[in-house]
Amino acid sequence: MPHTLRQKIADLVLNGELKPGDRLDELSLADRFGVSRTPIREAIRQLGASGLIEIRPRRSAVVRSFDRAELSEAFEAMGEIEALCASLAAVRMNEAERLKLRALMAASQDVSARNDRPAALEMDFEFHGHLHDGARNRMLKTVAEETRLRITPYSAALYMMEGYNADLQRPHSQHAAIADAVLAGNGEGAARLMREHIAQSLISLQQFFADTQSRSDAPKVKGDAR
Amino acid sequence: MPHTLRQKIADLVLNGELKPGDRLDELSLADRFGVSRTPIREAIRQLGASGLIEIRPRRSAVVRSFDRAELSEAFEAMGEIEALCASLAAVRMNEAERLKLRALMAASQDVSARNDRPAALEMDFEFHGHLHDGARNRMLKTVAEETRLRITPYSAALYMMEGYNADLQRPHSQHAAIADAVLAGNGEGAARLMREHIAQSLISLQQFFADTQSRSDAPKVKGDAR
DNA sequence: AACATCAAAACTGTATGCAATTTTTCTTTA
DNA sequence: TAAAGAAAAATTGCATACAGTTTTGATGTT
Repeated sequence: MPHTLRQKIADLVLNGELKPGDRLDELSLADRFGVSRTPIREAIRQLGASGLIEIRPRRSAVVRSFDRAELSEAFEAMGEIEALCASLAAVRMNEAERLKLRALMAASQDVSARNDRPAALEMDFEFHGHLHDGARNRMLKTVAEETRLRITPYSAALYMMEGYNADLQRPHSQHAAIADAVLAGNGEGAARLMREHIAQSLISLQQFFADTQSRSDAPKVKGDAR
Repeated sequence: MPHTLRQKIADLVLNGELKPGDRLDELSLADRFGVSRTPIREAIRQLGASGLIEIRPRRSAVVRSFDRAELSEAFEAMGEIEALCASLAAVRMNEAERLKLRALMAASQDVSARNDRPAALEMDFEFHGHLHDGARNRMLKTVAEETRLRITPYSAALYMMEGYNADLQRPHSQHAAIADAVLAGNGEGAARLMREHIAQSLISLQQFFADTQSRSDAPKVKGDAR
């Protein structure tokens, strides 16, 4: 995997080094990655089109930020898209994929028992990604991953906040319930559980914001002047 | 609306001047729009990220093309997304939007009666766009329009092919049925009718391909060496 | 006529320079 | 001390140049 420049810059956002609202200075990034501004600019434009960052004419690009309403809309949309993936995966996944899903859940159980947050975040990605694949629809997979990507700066913060969302068991057990429905071929059930899971995530995120409003390590919210 | 360079290049694709598989030569585009290659490249990268064109390292970017399977997957995904928009719009549109929907349908009736194909294509965009707005979810709207954009080179060809899809009345009456359900606040019905409408469009498109396989004015299909 | 080979032309990827705009810093004034 | 304004610094947008790769086209061979 020859990490592209685009991926390297995206990673700065996804691993939280750059938070929503932070500026992306072309020259700094160019120096950092040992290239000129030209390829940096091209990568930034691509990330702008994919919705992870915001391009503002004549001004620095910034990591995209959502206000409360936008965040809730994003989760509503993601909930429906993920629910669709889950219901299709329940019907379309082959034996090998079902086997891998089981293995994934076992690993997830282990990780959440150990309270390993970075690993849990990774498992979350893998779980949803596996359902995206299982739905057997490349356009849907693209759409699902784009949507997921856009809110990652917010949802990842939830996982990584030590002490918050103290119960790593809860998201895991929700995943497990979804996996059971998928493995049982119960598309309707999987979709319903997925909607609830995503809705639950939004609620946790909103509480997180309410609790950490004045802290400096929380992702910024649009219009949040500090 | 100061048509951006990105929009100008997208228009070449959307109005059919560039068809799926066609190359986007940077220098030609630069000359055509009176700029240097730099801003052309940036626009091309953005269109690549949004999925309208395909970026190939060290080779010219090309207008994205779908093979049969991809096309069918894209329509399945679009059907579900549009159905979701329709069902939300049925519940969420306000009086002004409902009024405008009625006006839109009247104009559409008129246009399809006159067999005005370019206008009918325009109406199609407006109809779906209005439902995207009515769903009151900006992320969903973004997702819906991106998905729609990607297959436009194919669906637009259907509308524009003089003689084909001879009955402009059919898509219109499907739109009308959806609009009725939306106006009646019947989300379930609107969603079901929308799924059928999109599925119908795919069938027409597939017939179109079967019929025009050896013609030169048809959009190219991936692997379609000519 | 079809195919392979190779040189020329065309094209992409990246660096660099400069003008125009934005941002920051410094100075002045109330 | 705070606000306003001006000068300086930093930053973006675009053009251009050049190296390296791909594509095209010519030539020769089977």
